[in-house]
Order: sequence, then structure tokens, then C-alpha cells
Amino acid sequence: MTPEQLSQHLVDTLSMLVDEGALRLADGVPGEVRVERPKVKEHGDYATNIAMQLTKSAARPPREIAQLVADRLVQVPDVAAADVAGPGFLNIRVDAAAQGVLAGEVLAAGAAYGSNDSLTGQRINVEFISANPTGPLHIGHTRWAALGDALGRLLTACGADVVREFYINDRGAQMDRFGLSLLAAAEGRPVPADGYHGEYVTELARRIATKHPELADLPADERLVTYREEGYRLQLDEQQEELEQFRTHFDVWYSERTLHADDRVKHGIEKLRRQGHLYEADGALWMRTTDFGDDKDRVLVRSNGEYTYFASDTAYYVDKRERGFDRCIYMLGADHHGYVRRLRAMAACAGDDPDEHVEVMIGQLVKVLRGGEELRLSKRAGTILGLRELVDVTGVDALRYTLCRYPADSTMTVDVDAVTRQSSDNPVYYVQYAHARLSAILRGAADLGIAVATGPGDYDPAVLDHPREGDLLRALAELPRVVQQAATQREPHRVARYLEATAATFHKFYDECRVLPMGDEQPTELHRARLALVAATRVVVANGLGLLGVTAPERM
RNA sequence: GCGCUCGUAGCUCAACGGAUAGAGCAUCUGACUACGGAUCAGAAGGUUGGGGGUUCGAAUCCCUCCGAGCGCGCCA
Repeated sequence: MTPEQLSQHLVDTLSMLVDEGALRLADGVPGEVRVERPKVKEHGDYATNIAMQLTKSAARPPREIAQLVADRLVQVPDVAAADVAGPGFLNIRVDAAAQGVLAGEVLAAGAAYGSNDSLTGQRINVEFISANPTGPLHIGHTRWAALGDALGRLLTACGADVVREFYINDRGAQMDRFGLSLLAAAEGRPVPADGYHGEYVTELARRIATKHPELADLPADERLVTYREEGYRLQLDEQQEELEQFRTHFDVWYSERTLHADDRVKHGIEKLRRQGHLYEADGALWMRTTDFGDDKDRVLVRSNGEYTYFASDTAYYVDKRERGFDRCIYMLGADHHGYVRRLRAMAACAGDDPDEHVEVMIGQLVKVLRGGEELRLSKRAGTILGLRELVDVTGVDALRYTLCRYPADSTMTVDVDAVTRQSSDNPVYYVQYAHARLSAILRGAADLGIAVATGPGDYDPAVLDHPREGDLLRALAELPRVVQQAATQREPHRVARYLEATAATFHKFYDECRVLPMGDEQPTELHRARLALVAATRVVVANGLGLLGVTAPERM
């Protein structure tokens, strides 16, 4: 029995009690009853606090309500026991066989196990990283790469129609600074103070100079353009390649320039104008974002006729909505959190509901530790530890997993040495090892010629009555809920934490429960059932790792 | 000054408003003569930054103070 099924039994039980007049609920029967896995074993397989929550509605003491429900619930065939505890908790134990069938259900569902349709029909745009094409991706971008990609996978697993998007900031003053920096580096002059520094600038400049020997004969302004454009192209290629290597795929690379080239900025502004939230003052065009909670109005067109960055962003948002997205998720670095208010206000100015259509996630900064010392990341000084260098020393799996393991809104420290270490203090290997071990058992079964179940009818679920087997089955039952919660709360780290707990539960099971027959022993029903459980566990671990974009190795 | 985010074990971090706040690392003690020891069992480690409040019940919600990071341009 899954938590969802138990939850339904509880709702049914409450309805029955109300229908019979045994219980009166002022607020009616709740549509859903939450069941949780108790932390303490003595509290049963599942527990619910529904009686405490209904205290007011029923105008009766919680223990009394719990007892009413318990008396009824035990009559459900698959429920082994239901006890009232503490202030009014209801502790429930379920029948071993009812729990054991889950392994077969997992096997039948296979790669689809854990997926659900809670977000079916929703069109979601997830924008993340959106770096300037003027330098390598750093650790902050890398965090978003791992987290954004995982979130995309999670939303997809919940049935949403997801488009991952990278907004290329290829317009504006920083592009010229980039070009000037390259030009200076190529000609052996010092890079301007407000320019881009570091090894990669000289390297890029060298590559461009080699590719375009004719440059030396051109006038300075044409040289600048060539360096800027070639640098842009090479740097963008570099970013795209790095991200693909990091297994982070974008459906759309959206250039800010194309917004302007196609007059979409003009179009976006016109739309806002029709909504009546624009005005002119001091020779500039403003958006009255203060109508919707911003602390000051924002300029769209400067008095010199130039569009601001905010104008691009406005047009970009309008464009996203016109492409049919119900929800636009922005993943921004903590240094951009000041932008949230105006983004939401802008959506409101466009006639949308910010709560409905705009969602901003803020990622706190990442500190990088190496050799026990904090790496000071300065673009100016050029001391950047980029995505590529990080991956080179840690590997994709370890880095992705580590970055996915923590909620975005907490500052985190990445200890490069710890991520690199291939030992038990590295959670990714703990989980991957579980998968390799599960695979090894199944290889063993194949060697012995034992067929492994592929569905509920292929083994006897009732023999799975060992406590460790129950622990494992209940862990497997949680994946769908974890996926849904991680997706709706935008917290991929829940999947990682779940995997670690499930791997631990498996390792404990493995320690106490022999799976394969020993020596000349003939395979019994218990062997077959445990093999089904092992195969199901492997599906769960593989699916979970897949949601994080981490590989599930057969051997390590 | 105003605003946003965050303060949990020595370190890195968890914890739908729930029962005794949990993992890993580091420290200490144990377990392989059969499925992978990259494992497992156990010990120790806490006034959840401080103080109020809300309620059956608070790390979680509200107020306040302290501390940290970041943001407050007709820059991007």
C-alpha cells in the first residue's frame, strides 16, 4: 500500500464516520489527509496528525477523534494495526503483503516510476544562467546549471511542458568593453581598468589575431568590431560546449540583439503603453512600476534615445508570454535580487498577475574552497575558477550532485578537494555505489539463471516481512511524492537527500538480508521476492539520479 | 539610511507547523571463511544567534535586537 492509497482510506473513513453521524465536522471532510513516515520505528509504518488538525472542526479532543478513526481503519484489509499515541497521533502499520506488491508496481512502471501528471498542461519557461558572452562560466553559473537543469527535469517528470532558456546578454556597453579588452590584449597594450582581465582574454585575442591576419591593416574602429564579434562568437561557443559537457541542455538560446533587430522591443513597449503604465518625463520614457510595489519608476528609453536593459527585459517577458508560457521562472543570482520587485511590477504593468506568471528564484553565492583556502573569485583580477576547470578536477557527476544537494537560497561552500575525493565522505559515491551494488546482485542472479520479476504477479509479496524489507519498500513508495514536492517547491535538493536516505536503507537491508541463494541452495520464494525488491530499488535509485542528471553506474 | 536573503553539532548542511531537531565529515569503539568493506553496528557532540509573541505544539509563522551576504544608476 502506498501513502497515497492510505491517505485515500483515511479520507473514506472520515466520510463514513460523518455519514453515520459518529463525527460532526464543521469544516467538512478534508479532501486530503497527509500521512508521513515516522522518524521513530515504534510509531509504526505511517502516521497522521489528522485528529489534531480536526480538533476545532469537530469540537472534540484529538485523541477521541483519533480513536474513532483507528477503530474504523483497522477494518481495511491491508491495515494491520492503527493506534492512538501521544496528543492524538494515529500510528498505522500495514500488512506486509500489501506493502510488498509495490516492488512489482515499480518494476512494471520502470523508468516512469516517480513521474506524475500534477503539472500536465502547464507551459513553463525556465530561464537560468543567462551569462554575458564575455567570459567563462564561473561557479555561480555552474550552480544554476546543475540546479536549473535538475528543476527542468523535475517539472517535466510532473508532466509540465518545459522550455529551458538561456538569455544571451549580447548587447550594451559591456560588449564594447569586451572588444576593447581583446583589442588591447592583441596589441600588447594594458587592458583598460574597466575591461575584462585574465588569461582567457589574451588567449582569445591571440586566436582571433591568428584567424584574421588582415586585421592589422584595418582602421581601429573596424578592428574593434571584429574583435568584439569574434570574441563573442568564440566565447558563446565555449559556454555552449561547456554546458553540453556538463549535461545541461538548453532548448532556446535567446539573443538580446534579436529582440531589437526584430522590433520586438518596440512591440513590447507598445503593449505596455496600451496598458497605460508608461509616461514621458525629462526626455525619457518611464514605466510606472511604483503602481505595483516598486520603490521607484524605471526608465525604458533614455533621453539620448537608447533603450535600457530593462526595456529589453520587458520585451523579452512580453515575448515569452506571447509564445504561450503560463509561467516564467527566472533563476537569478543573489546579486540581482534587487531586480525582483521591478520584474514583478513590470509583469503587472503588462496586465499580468505576478503571482501567477512570474516566479523568481534567488541563488545565494557559492564559496569555493581548495587546499583549505577560500578562492577569491574576481573577474577583474582574472582569478576565475571556471566550470571547465572545476569539471576537470571533480568530474561531471560529483560536481552536479554536490551543487544539487543544497537549496538554492542558502549560501554554500564547495570544497573542491572533498568533491574530488572518491570515498565515502562524498555522498554522490555513496548513492552511486548503492546502484553499482544493486546491479552486481542482479548480475549474480543472471549468472545463477534466476529470472527477475518484471511486475506484481511474478513473486510472492507476502514473504517480504523482514523489518529491513519493510523499511526499503516504504522508502521506494516515497519517490513519487518526493518528485512532486521537489518540483512544486522548486527544491531539487530533496531528491538528493531522498536518494541518500534510500541508499542507506538499502545498505542496511543488504547487511541483514541475504538476497541470492548460497552454494547449492535452490532459489526459494524469498529469494525471488528479494530479487524483485532489489530490482525495484535499482529502478528508484536510477530514476532519482536521472532527475539530477547524474549517471547511475553498473560498476564503479 | 531603505530593501532582499540568510544565522541549526567543531566543519559542510538537512528537517509538509508535529512525537526524543537529523545526516555526512572530523574524533572514539566494534563487524568480513559467500550477493562489491566506496558497506554496516555503536559512542560522543545542540539553550536551532538573543529576547518576546501566536497555539494543543515553533528551527519553521509574527515583532524586536544582534550578526553575515547582497542590492539600492537615464549601467548591464
